[in-house]
Amino acid sequence: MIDFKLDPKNGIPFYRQIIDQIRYGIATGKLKIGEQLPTVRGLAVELKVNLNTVSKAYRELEIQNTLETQQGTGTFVGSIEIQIPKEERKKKLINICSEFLSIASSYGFSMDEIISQLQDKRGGVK
Amino acid sequence: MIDFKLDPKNGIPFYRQIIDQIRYGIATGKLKIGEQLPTVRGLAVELKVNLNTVSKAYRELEIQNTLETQQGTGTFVGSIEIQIPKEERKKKLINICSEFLSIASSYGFSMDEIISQLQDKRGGVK
DNA sequence: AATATTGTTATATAAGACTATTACAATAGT
DNA sequence: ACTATTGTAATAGTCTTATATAACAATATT
Repeated sequence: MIDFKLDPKNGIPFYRQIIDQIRYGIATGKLKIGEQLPTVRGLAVELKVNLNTVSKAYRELEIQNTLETQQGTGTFVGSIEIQIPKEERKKKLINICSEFLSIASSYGFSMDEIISQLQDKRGGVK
Repeated sequence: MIDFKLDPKNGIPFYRQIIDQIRYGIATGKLKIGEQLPTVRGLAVELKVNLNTVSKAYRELEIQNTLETQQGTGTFVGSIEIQIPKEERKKKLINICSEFLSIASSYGFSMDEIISQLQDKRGGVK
């Protein structure tokens, strides 16, 4: 299970931070397919936020098919595997990478720094 | 001069993104002491935001003595060297990398794909 | 069947960010 | 002096985020 953490100072809305952490958790294998997430109320208490805030995060991820929810039972990591044409997929990758690089370099980070940081992340993941 | 970029999707307020980029620009030497920044209206047009938003960013940086403004003349990089602590810089890098990875992986890209695409870019840029 | 637990929905409230618009104030250039 | 350019300020309106609170709906447990 993820050790959720909210940073009230970084300007990113709580519900987005929750979304990010879940997505990242799934991507890195911390959250397995089918695994149950904390209950809406449980996580709200843990993070000291309103249950609507958690609910919003879960809802958005459900719309994207990242999560699956069953009322009365809980919220679970979905078993998604959406097929996208190779071309489109490649385009998307180029796209988000370009955007990312342009932002990173506007902060003055060099390509070396960026890649090395990303590779650290790769190493750090179970 | 900085190549300003706003990301409307990352949840960080525009004025804070502007502040960040100026601070990092100064810290990394892209902006020299005494150098004039874009005019409030100019940057507002360039970034397609309201002039109040740019003004707010400049004002905050002026309060911190990072910038110096002269009405009728312009806004300039202050004479006080600002150093962004290593820690904070590292944090920022981790931050934007994490966010990027979370987005990338939500599209189903693996770490290997991402890094290899970025390295392709490295060859192709500048 | 009754109860607890889960997610869902709705209303009202408040703060912050952003925009549009207008006007004012100080300086530079002519 | 005049005009253009610069930053500053103020108002009003909209949208997003987040809260508090309450109620509803589906499922699991007893």
